[in-house]
Amino acid sequence: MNPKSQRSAKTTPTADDAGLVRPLTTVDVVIFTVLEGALQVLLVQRPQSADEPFPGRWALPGGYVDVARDTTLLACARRKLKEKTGVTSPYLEQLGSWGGRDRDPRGWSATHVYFALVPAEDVRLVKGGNAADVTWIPVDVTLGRRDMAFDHADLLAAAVSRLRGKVEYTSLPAYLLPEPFTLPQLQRTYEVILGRSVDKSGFRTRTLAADFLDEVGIVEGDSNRSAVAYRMRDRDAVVTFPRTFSPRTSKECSATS
Amino acid sequence: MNPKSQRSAKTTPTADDAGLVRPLTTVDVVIFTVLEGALQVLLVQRPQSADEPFPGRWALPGGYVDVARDTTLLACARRKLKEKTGVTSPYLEQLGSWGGRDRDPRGWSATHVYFALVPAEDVRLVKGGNAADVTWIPVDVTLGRRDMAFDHADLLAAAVSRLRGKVEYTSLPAYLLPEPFTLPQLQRTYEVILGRSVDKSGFRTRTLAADFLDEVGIVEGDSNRSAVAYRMRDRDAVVTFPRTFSPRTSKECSATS
DNA sequence: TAAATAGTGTCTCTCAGACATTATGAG
DNA sequence: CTCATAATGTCTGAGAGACACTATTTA
Repeated sequence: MNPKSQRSAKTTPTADDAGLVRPLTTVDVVIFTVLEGALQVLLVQRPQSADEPFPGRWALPGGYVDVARDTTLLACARRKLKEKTGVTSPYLEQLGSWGGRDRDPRGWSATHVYFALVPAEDVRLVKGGNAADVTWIPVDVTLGRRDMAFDHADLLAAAVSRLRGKVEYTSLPAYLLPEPFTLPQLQRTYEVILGRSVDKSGFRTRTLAADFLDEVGIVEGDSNRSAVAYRMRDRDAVVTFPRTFSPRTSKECSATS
Repeated sequence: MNPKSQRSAKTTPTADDAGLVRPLTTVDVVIFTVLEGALQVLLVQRPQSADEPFPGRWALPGGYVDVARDTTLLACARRKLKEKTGVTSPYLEQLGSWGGRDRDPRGWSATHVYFALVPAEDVRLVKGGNAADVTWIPVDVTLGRRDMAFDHADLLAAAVSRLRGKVEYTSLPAYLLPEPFTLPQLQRTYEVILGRSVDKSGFRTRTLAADFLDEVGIVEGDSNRSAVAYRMRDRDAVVTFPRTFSPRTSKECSATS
């Protein structure tokens, strides 16, 4: 399908419906994994050419919506994820959208941000079209250095915050492991993301009570003693636990207006 | 400021950056209130003219982003809220974005959806520019009849779902009442939104323990006996309770992929 | 048999849910 | 005095958190 053939009559620039200028529309994807005991995020390096904004800086994978190829925003996010990682059916959730006059030097732009969880083992990194570098970077490192392109440091911070928040009461970390996995492996994934240790007994009780894992045999895990292997019963259903993992101090939380 | 004056050189329609067509960009606002014992949402009637999509149908207030007036998406949402209700500082939170080829007959479009909570007493309904009708409609009514414009029935359903979910463990209903309010009034607001009764003792304990309300005297409420009046200590801080209001059956929850 | 980790059992203390009781103002 | 509702008190069962203990495999 030719991109220029579609409803070209309706896309005049300034005299467009009600005489409005259309903002740029992009999709960015925050792709998480757990690798080497750390929560990591996939970043791409912006091209070095001086015409491009933020040359050489690290950015989230993403780009313009292609109205000829992408039927929906979600499809666009899936396409971009596939292009960079080869992964086709990850956990993929919308984070939100960011838009404004000043976030992109090329003009008023709005980006739709998704976040994905993938097992590191499923990924084969694909170098970008313009020879851009693509790598995993621990989130602790990136959140420290604030030299990312655009407002991507904000987007990443929001994604990490959402992930950490949801991990307290959902089964999300299971999407970061290759199946089958053992309960100790899953527990370690929780601990890596939350940055604190979790009681083993309570973890097992809650996880098994939630009844979203199927036993698939015994596997000689990362230790001396072998462990029971599990697989998610339904990869399309995220489990929400009735309570949080550790109530602790968290009481207030900012927001709004 | 003239809308057509800004960066017109960068807005060529089809040969735009990388030769891509820009999608339409809109913002829609789901404005909730509690009125006459029911959760209600503000809807506007689409103009009757046959050139407009969905003539005469009910829609969420919203419209195109105006790159000349709106510096951010949030500012755009605030503007649209103000235009319809006169309210300037409500609770306002982003719900997400919906975009795709087929959701608007005028072309590939993406909408950024916000939801707002306002006390009914603060609102003076403002008729739209093209004489469109503006009214409160109970959400139970609108969720039943599925004849809304665009995909707005989906957006509304998502907003209601998000609101009901968050009400279980946050102080959001306080934003629906005019200040000062009494605890029984606040409890009734929770009950209206959740559609079930809440234990009075537990409600008071939790609410006061969260320590986000300031006493501001005694008021002769809606009943025989007068009650203590409260005001939110900080309207910019949403309080998250450590636990949900009634654990009940909710265990699983769909999502993803 | 020693070391390491998988997996289970037990105790306690907090707290939500339910329900009963008291307090206060209107008519 | 009666009624309606605000506000507080009491009891109980479920469950999280902490920690001790048992089980199983490798070396």
